Amino acid sequence: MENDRLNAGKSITIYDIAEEAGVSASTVSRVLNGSASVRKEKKDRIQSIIDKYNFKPNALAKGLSDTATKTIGIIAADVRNPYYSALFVACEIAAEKAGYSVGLANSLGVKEREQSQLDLLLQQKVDAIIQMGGRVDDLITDDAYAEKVRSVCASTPVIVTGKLDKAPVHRVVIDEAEGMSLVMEHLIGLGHSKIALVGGEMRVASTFYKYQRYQEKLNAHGIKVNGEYVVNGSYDPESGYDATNKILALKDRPTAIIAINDFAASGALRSIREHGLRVPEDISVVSFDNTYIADLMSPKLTSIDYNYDKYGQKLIDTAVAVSAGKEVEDLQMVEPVLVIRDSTGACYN
Amino acid sequence: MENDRLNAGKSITIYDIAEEAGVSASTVSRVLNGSASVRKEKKDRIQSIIDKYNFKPNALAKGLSDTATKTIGIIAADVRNPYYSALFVACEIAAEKAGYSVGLANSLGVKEREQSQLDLLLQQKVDAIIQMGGRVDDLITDDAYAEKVRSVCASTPVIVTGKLDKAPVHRVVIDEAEGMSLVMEHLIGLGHSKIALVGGEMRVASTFYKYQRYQEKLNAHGIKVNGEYVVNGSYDPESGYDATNKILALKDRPTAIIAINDFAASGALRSIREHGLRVPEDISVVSFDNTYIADLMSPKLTSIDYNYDKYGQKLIDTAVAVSAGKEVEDLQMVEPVLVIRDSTGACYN
DNA sequence: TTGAAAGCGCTAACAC
DNA sequence: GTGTTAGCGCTTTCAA
Repeated sequence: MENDRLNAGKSITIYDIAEEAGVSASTVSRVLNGSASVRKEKKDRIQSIIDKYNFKPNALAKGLSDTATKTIGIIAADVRNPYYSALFVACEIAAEKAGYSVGLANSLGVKEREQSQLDLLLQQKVDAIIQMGGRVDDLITDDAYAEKVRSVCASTPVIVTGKLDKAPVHRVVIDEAEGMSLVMEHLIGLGHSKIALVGGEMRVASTFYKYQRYQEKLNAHGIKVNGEYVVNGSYDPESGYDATNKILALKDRPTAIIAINDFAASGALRSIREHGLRVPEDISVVSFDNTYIADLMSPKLTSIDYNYDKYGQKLIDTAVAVSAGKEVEDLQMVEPVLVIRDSTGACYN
Repeated sequence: MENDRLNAGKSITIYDIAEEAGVSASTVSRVLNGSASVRKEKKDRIQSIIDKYNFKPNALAKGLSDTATKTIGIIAADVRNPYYSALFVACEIAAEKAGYSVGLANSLGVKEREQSQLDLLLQQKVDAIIQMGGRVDDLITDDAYAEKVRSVCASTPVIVTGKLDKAPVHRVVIDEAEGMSLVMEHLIGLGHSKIALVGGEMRVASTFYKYQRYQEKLNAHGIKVNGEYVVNGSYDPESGYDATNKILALKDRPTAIIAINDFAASGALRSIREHGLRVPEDISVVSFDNTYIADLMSPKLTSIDYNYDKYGQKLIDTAVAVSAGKEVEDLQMVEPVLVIRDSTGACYN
């Protein structure tokens, strides 16, 4: 190794502190962790030396001897998506309050990455793993992935934001159907009955559940389901744009559009504008996720919010509790809330 | 501890592998790292046992005995901002390619957090720290912070995306002035001479440099600088909105607006629309950062891009090189590029 | 090529 | 209360 320079910053250890204080390392350890009582006099002396050097114990050594690292690994589908970044930051803050630190890895929709990231977190001996999005979004659990997670669960608790059959994970999930109920009641209450659904894939559980409830609600209100009003696709602006173009080409246009998320909604808005229609006068738009994008759009979007702070808190609470061996419900629900802004209005047709 | 259940998943160690293979732990270590030659026969046998159990060495133990952890800590101002999330993911990908993993901490604009996060990363023995945004954005370096970083630098290389006087850090920064030059040449080339600047704070270095170049360019083109055309504020939509409202209230309205970032630009667009003006027919809008927001807006925004992939790569290359003790230039520049979309057009006034 | 032994920095019995 | 000792799991001399 050619990094002689670096070794200049040779870090100070608990032994250095002990020596200068004229005590043993264990005593220093005790004041560091408050794990046992130390005579006030010594304690103060030791503490002052710790402060003097701004000594921080080596987390690796600590984690190696302890059974816990006070670290929670988070695998997110993609933090560039504001949904995940909002949730991640909420987790980071909640974790910090609980004395934990978090690690982040992005799977970017690549199955292999999810698996290798699980391995990496295992190597790092995180106390728990939170998986947000990715394979756990699948309506039909991928067998190989479930198998992998099962083996991980043997040593480390796993908490997911979706579903994962045949693996002993804890789940903290959004009540998607309830979210759709809120949206439908809102629109129907405004007088809409021609309601379209754009974006999303049915292989994704959250989308499927929304779709189911969408149909249920239409039926419950005696509204005929029009297959042409549902155009699936993906979760990006383009997808919302394309789907909306198709829908606006119908002879019998809907008066309201539900976008699978804020990104798709932005595309829908663009399409609507290009068709010379106004929102919400001619057509209402609602979306899911209530990321800051909803607030950026003109008009500002009515959207389903999940209270990211609470959601993150729940995720962390669960991770902490489970890793401490406590009993926690396998399934916890996050209740969505409808945030009404300027993109929805009464139906005049 | 009540987590008996967890200990069931007692992880397998290098000794277990060694025992089953009938060799010593050192030999297993050697095949694991390819650090020395092991007889083919043994090597294969050991490898197959490793594969069989999908054994992954404990990173804590490894980091403790090694001098490197192959981990890079990243402190970002706020990953919820797409600028940082794009950069972070680019870093993650680049790091992965180099055999490193990254950790992320958000300082959220809180000075104390930045400092405590530095300590945390130090404890975790990361090989290098990359600080993006936060105190390093300050035009005037905060003394206490510089002092802190200086002490960190003694043991761990620090790379920043901004400036930090009096601390031996490496810098990988955007050529802000060049970005502004591109913007100004573009607008002036389109015939604009009444150009406004909205959002941003002068205490932030990147903003200040942009402002300087803005003035230089006006002067160079013989355009009189109109103080009313510069309305500072912050970096969010509201700020862009408020600033633009002020500017559009002027008797002599500008024909082009430069927003400090995409968020501010979104607010500017809203204000312009509310004034019944069209973009780009009545007024052109350009912004900085070219986050995906630029693509979400209607019209899509002309914006300055930094090529996040390359930027992240440079950051990681620097971190890896410096932590290996290699000589690296103290200051590296990232060249911006103008991405022209639909929000800018010729000036007809 | 391979194994034994020491050590990385810290914690946790166990004695005193 | 406090020191001693023995690990935690891995790497790395040093011998053989």
